[in-house]
Amino acid sequence: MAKIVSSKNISKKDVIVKKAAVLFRKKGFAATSMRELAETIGVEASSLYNHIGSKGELLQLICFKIANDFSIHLSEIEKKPNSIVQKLENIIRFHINMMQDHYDEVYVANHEWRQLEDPFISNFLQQRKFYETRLTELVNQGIKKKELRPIDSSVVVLTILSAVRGVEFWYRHKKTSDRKQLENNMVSHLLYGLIKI
Amino acid sequence: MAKIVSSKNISKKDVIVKKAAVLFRKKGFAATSMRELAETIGVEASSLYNHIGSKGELLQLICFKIANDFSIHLSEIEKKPNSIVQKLENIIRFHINMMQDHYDEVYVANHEWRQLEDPFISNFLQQRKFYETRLTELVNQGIKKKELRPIDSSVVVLTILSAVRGVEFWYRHKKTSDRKQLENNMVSHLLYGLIKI
DNA sequence: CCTACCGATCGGTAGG
DNA sequence: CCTACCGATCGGTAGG
Repeated sequence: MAKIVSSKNISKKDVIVKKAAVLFRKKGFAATSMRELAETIGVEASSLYNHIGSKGELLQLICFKIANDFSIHLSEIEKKPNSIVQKLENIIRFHINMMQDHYDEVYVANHEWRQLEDPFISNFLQQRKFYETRLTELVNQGIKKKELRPIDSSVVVLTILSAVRGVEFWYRHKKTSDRKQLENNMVSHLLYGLIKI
Repeated sequence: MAKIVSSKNISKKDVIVKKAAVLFRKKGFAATSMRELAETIGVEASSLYNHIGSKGELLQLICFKIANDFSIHLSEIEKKPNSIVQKLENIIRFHINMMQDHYDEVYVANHEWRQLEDPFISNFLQQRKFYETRLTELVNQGIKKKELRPIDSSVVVLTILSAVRGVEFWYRHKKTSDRKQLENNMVSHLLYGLIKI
């Protein structure tokens, strides 16, 4: 028997989770049926349960994978010796790129986390809250070091995180436009503002 | 017979729509059952249908009321003789205030419009697209008049509309903080930026 | 406004 | 991986 050699080590479960992310984004978690998901994969609904435990597990896998990716990136940024402005710019660019490269998964984590079940939803909110707290601390440092204008740091974090989420609307009607241009313009607006002085 | 005199002219249908907005925000449209909605009102599910035609009609009423409010406000702004910066500031403040004063309805219009049915969803997207186009035109005027920095106007509109949507997160963990403070700080960030110069 | 009920669809299981 | 099927729940209607 030849050894199985595969450059892409993608399990059936990975395929199911990926297809679930696409459907959950398009229709929402509650409005997506397991029969629908099974059909896009080409099996009967009951067969899905050989690979996953429940519909809810699919949502958990998607939401916590994304939350973890953001947390790891922030940890790396925090260690660097860069200025606060450089760190914030790096974080903004990471959010925009995550949105572009993992559109379905980030969208689902942003919109469908409320459908998580009881221990998971509070865990998810706790992780998000912790992430926001670390960002707020970065902004406070920047204000203290006179790098940033003295705007309420909670509002700054809210504005930045909300703005980068908006990238999800971009490809809906501007498929042709350059993704790097979107990134650079949004960074410019969020850091330097809109008004000419 | 005495004439019925009522200072609040609120019909049963209005009550149903309002309670539906609260539930649709909390749980999502698809995950909210008509039995649940009926229970919060204190009737049986079947009784709802004496006042409304269908579950989908509730979502339509919520989404199009909000879309209409924003459209009317923008029309008023466009007529004024103010500077572009003043107009944009006014629009940003209106969005923030709508989010604060009609939290459930704006949230539902922002998140659950995808659950609208066929003629309504395209109508809704058309109205939103038109609204964004008018905003983009305002920004282009501002750039031409040298009031604004030359950032891609589509990105500016995307950043602003996304940022103000973030107000929905505010009251989740900052119930005590002053709403006017949130408004002023976000306006300051979006217009003048974050970096100290 | 209620009781009673409809067909459809749901997530998930048994058994092979 | 399938067939066959379960109980639960859904949006909505009939009739009073």
